[in-house]
Amino acid sequence: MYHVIESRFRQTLRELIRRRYKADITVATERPPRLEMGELASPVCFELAKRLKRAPPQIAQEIAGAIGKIEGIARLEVAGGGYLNAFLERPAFFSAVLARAGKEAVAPAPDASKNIVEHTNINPNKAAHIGHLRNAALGDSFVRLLRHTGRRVEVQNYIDNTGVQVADVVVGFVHMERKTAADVRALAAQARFDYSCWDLYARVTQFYGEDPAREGLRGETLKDIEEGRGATAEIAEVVSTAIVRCHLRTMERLGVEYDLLPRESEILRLKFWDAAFEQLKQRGAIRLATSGKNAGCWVMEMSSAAGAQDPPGPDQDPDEDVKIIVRSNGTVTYVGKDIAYQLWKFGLLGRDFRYRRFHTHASGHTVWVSCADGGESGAPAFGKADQVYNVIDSRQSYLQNVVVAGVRALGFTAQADRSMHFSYEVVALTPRCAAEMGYELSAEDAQRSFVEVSGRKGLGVKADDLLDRLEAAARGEVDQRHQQAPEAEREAIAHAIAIGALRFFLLKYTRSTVIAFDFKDALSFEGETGPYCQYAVVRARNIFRKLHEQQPEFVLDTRGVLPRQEKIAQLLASPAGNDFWELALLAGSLGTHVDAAVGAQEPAFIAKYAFQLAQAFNNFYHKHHILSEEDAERKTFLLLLTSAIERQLVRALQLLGIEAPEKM
RNA sequence: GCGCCCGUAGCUCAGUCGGAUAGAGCGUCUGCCUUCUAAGCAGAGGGUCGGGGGUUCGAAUCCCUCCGGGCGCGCCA
Repeated sequence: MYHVIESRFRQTLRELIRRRYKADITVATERPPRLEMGELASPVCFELAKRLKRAPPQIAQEIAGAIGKIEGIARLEVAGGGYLNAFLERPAFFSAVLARAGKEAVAPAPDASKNIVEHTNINPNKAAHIGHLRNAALGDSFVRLLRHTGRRVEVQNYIDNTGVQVADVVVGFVHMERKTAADVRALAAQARFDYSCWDLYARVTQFYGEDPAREGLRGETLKDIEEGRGATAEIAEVVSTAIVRCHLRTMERLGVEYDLLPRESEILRLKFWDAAFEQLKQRGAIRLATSGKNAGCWVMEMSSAAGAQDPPGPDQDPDEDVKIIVRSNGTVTYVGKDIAYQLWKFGLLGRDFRYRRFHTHASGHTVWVSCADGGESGAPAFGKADQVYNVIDSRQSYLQNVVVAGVRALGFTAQADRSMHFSYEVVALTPRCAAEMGYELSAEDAQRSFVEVSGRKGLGVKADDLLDRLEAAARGEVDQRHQQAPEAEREAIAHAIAIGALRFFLLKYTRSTVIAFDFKDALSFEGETGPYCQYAVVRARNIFRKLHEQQPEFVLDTRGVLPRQEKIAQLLASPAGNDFWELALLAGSLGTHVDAAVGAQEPAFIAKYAFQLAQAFNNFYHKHHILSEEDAERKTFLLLLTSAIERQLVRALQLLGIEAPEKM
């Protein structure tokens, strides 16, 4: 609601300035620091003053006089040496908020642009850990935000089922454990197979460390897997598929769903790389190095591909600033395969996967997986996106740049511009937490503010362990408060709280912040947390539940039968009604925050908003006892306000993937 | 060496296009449960926005420089 008025204000100002002063200015707007200065302001006259060489207040005065009526804005005022401050029509805003609060996302138009969001992407060789949870939480919330704004979105979770990490675990099963394919198949059917692989993976790292010659096993194994040969490939397939199922189950616990699992095995088998290689060669995007250290490799020039102005000088080593795409032995690097995959996402490769059903989420939604031949009918039209977001941690930004440079070098400039690396910093552990996990810290590590998670070393907090701990902690709190509630209900509440705490914790930090994980912070249910926000919703609902118990016939009519418009205007009028007005304003600002979050690709903005709204409501809840309100019109007004806040808060939490329980 | 990110209250972090008096949580201290649930509320205390220079009517925000920290830069992924 607020953003509608804001953009109307901007546009009107811009047009007036263009007409009257023949200047084309992007109009900035902001929230004034205090409510007495209005709800919306623009400092545009300061900018205009420079161009016109006149005093800002004078221009502001002129504009305020000439602008005329703007829908939703009651009046304009000039203040603070040249600001244009707008005062909104409070009752109109309030009724608009009542009418629209909590509305479902707009359904995407059939011709709406299509977005692909790739996230999660966990190597299928071990259990998911806390770092993977950040990736999935960010990706999933961003998907929710995009859908909320009416975009078509396809969620892909790329499975590197033929990579070294899977090969390492296969080495463990074959060469350390001496297992056959049938043995591994039996193990994979057991519970927590991802946990046993987690341990095995760490032991394989030690196994290599004890005798460097053993690393040769990795290469052989990898080759067998890539070429789909014998028991090795079978074991890799069994392991990776079983672990992908574990990952889906883990992510389902926090409400994360996918549309498609594209796998590296199909990228190989369906020769995606060959198609990309042809294009790259034809367009001269890569060249065969004939001399120097890269002799025999196909390389991509990074400086020219990235569109750098200055070509490499004569004194510059031609081997520098290139990226090897095809090794001298003819095998393609990971980046090469990624370029092919990126081209496919945009429908530029000229090839497609086959698809079959892989899993059905609890919601009934089907997850499809790529396959090389056969395939099932009924698959949606995957790929062919207009916009691609790759949710990958910041350590891979160089490689993401190479991929985009490859797309650009093929002449697909528009697609290169629409290839977004949704980058974020990793989750590390505080030294205290690492020690708590049984990890021996070096003196150096103990001094640091955080310690890197390492799957290879087996150092990390496993996602399911964390979820279990959160649910147990939440359950303890629920049991204290609701001894009479049935078991299943208590469990459901504890689950909702655990997810609320976890997802809020992972999403409240902006992407560029390294999260130093600590159980104490993550298990907190107080202060700036998910449960705090959920609790505000529960409080609001309790008012209505109690009201219904007292007066079963009472129906809150949101169409404004009660109270009278004059009464609403009076209750919202400054200064006495400022508290109510401030709440209505905040409740009506969800759209503004969603726009900002999508624009900045920053779900943290929504976490911040949800907390602010919850906090404002808690404050209001404490100050105004609604059910004991004697003035019937005022009571209804307070109920209407509460209802609007509750719906907007539920909506904001839903964008974060957090559900509010009925009780807490 | 080159590239990217970060440095804001004791701690952990917000601060979106440069805008009016720099905010929140935690922790500390003081109050508030006979009330629509205290997973809460109110109050107190806490700042050289890493240092220095510059641009600007205006800088935590932009530019330069220095200091401190993280990450990347492989015929690994």
